[in-house]
Amino acid sequence: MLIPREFFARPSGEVAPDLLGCVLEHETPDGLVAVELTEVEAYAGRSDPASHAYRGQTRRNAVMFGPPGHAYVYFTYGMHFCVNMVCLGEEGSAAAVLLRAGAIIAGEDLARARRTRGPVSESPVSESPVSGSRARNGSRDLARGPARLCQALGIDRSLDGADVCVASSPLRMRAEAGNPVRSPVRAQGDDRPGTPRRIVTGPRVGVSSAAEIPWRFWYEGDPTVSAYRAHVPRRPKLVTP
DNA sequence: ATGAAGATTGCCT
DNA sequence: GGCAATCTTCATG
Repeated sequence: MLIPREFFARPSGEVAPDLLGCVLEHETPDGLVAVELTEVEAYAGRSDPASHAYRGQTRRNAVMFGPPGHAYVYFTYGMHFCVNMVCLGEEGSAAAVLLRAGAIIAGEDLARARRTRGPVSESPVSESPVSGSRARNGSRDLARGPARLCQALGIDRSLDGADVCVASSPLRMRAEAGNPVRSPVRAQGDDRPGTPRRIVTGPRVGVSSAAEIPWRFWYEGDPTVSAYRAHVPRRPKLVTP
């Protein structure tokens, strides 16, 4: 079933762990790709120094200041897209949850094709992708990391503001039938089938401020969860006279 | 107008 | 583990 909008009308710190196990799907003329979320991060909005909304509304983050249940998609590092779910709909709150990783559960071939072609633009030079190491490790790396997840799903700027709570949208969030919030658990590691997967928390990845707040949530031991990296400032452009 | 930094990734040593 | 790629956005002059 489709996730109801009320699900997102809560603080992002509550929505985030509940999103684990939910399924994000994107339908395009090329086909459908669906990802079960395994790692997310909460951002509080105006009060959160690490949030894009910290310094108020701008053109880029405008969607975060709108109603919940919509996708906030942004472009970064000149080549990557990342997608968030907008939470609280209150004026000026701008809370959101960054979708950091997931497991492909439908459309794996299409996802792999998108991941093999390159970050943003394709390179028509090489005919045989044999030497290309992108996404070579099977399905594990296809949506492991926020930019990879977007690439596998084919999410770009055109989906900024997309409503994920309506069936007519190409981008939708759903849970399995029978449970409005949690999808069926899968056996994993030493967990017995039917045993809920353990959710653990830790510091958010790559943020330069408020990194100490444990607003990252993921399934313990899940191989699709991205590796933790602390924020590292890049050295300024060097000019030689 | 200009520039610095970025919720990242992949390739290099 | 380090660093380049690549360009948009936002803040400042």
